[in-house]
Amino acid sequence: MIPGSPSLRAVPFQGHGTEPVELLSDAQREQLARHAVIRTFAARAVIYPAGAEARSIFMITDGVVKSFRDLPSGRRRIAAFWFPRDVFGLAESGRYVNTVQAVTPVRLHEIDVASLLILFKHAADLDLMFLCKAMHVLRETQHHNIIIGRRDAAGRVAMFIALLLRQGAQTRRSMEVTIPMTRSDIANYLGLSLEAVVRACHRLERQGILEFAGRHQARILDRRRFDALAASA
Amino acid sequence: MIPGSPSLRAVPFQGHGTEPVELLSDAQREQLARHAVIRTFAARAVIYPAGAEARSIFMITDGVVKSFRDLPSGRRRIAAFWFPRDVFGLAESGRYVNTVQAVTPVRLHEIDVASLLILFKHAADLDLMFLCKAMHVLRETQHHNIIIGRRDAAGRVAMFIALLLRQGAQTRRSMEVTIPMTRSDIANYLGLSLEAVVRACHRLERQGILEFAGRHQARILDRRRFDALAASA
DNA sequence: CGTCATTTTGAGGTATTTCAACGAAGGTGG
DNA sequence: CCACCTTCGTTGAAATACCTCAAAATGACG
Repeated sequence: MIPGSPSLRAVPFQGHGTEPVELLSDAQREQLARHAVIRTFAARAVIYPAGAEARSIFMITDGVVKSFRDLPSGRRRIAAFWFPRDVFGLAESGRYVNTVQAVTPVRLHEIDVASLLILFKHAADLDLMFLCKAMHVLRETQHHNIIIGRRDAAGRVAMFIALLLRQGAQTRRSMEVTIPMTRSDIANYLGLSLEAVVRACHRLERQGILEFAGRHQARILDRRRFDALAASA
Repeated sequence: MIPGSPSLRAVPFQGHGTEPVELLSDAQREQLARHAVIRTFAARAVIYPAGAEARSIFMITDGVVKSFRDLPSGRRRIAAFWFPRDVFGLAESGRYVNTVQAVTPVRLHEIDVASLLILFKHAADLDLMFLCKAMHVLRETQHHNIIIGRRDAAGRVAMFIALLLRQGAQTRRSMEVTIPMTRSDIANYLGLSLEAVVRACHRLERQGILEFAGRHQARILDRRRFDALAASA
């Protein structure tokens, strides 16, 4: 696989594995790269604002972004965090409905929709790969539904940490988790108040389930109880 | 359009309209119909159980189904209700993760995945139509997230009624809403207890916002206040 | 027309939200 | 390199709203 080239990770249609794999062939990757421009953003930079004309889709190479929407009540709901190998900007039609903002420094591929549609016509199965990815995203969004359906803040936070654990490809199987986003971001993703997130973190720490080293690093101490708590209940 | 033929409703990629339209051409419809078998289910019948091998996808012609999952805690979370022109069963890979059950008598087209993949190779743009539909479903799932993110039960119920209003193509613009599912189903979809749903309905009625005629029929009395409440806040 | 699942209603417990004020951290400019 | 300033995080106390449990009523269905 060519380093730094476009990448899409998801569970494919055929085959019975449940593990996400790289969807794109080297040929597809190359075709996409030809039509893509590489861009970088500083942390906090806005990739695009809600309401802007949806001209492009984006594939993350490095970094984390958040996709959110400010509600009339003043609340902010984060719909998703996107990580490397994720694609975003495709969900909306005509205009973006969410604002997407960099959480960390970000490097990504930008492809305009017109080019993508042309690519779909010429590159066999490329659109099928995107359909796979869309289904993958759909599953994650449904999982998000289950998370915020929980009543207990500690359980929601635990499921969120578990989500980050699954993300960290390199940190996989480790007990160490890097938390790139702020407590406030977490609150907006979990549908909790900032204070509730803080207190939930403290409770998890007091119970000896995990410990925090600063605000962006956590370590699981009791894997059994952590998993029990994070089990979608 | 051929009556009773496969149908997919969603917002297309190109064009700037926000209104869902029929995606399939008559030719595509015909191709799909050739590979599909029409099936009917009685209310409460299980279309497929969670864990079953995912062999087919389904396109609803008539009726309503619910897609749900029972959590370890004993709670049941309904991920989605599917209505005519919706497709389901595509989201999962290898095995279905949700159980799908008929809420009302249902008529649908069943297409096995292998045939669908072959169709994708031969019918240009058909997979693009499914990608559109997937994105449409994704948007609805994100909307579901916003609904259950609300704290007030009455607001959630109002948004749910609004969702049903958008569904009812024939009843559109009307103040009458048919509620095919039970209060319990609504509770499981909204992440509330059954009692909370009941009390929320009563509150809406007491406030003169809407009135119920039996359990499956509602009528909006004060459109302004209803819309204000249902505005995603 | 009887049986059973579903719905309704009441009362109390509990978790989170809100409000407010303080403390810490990170970023910026002098 | 330090000071300032803005943002983010932390902690406490009270209020709200939902959940749970229990029992009665309604409606669906055979």
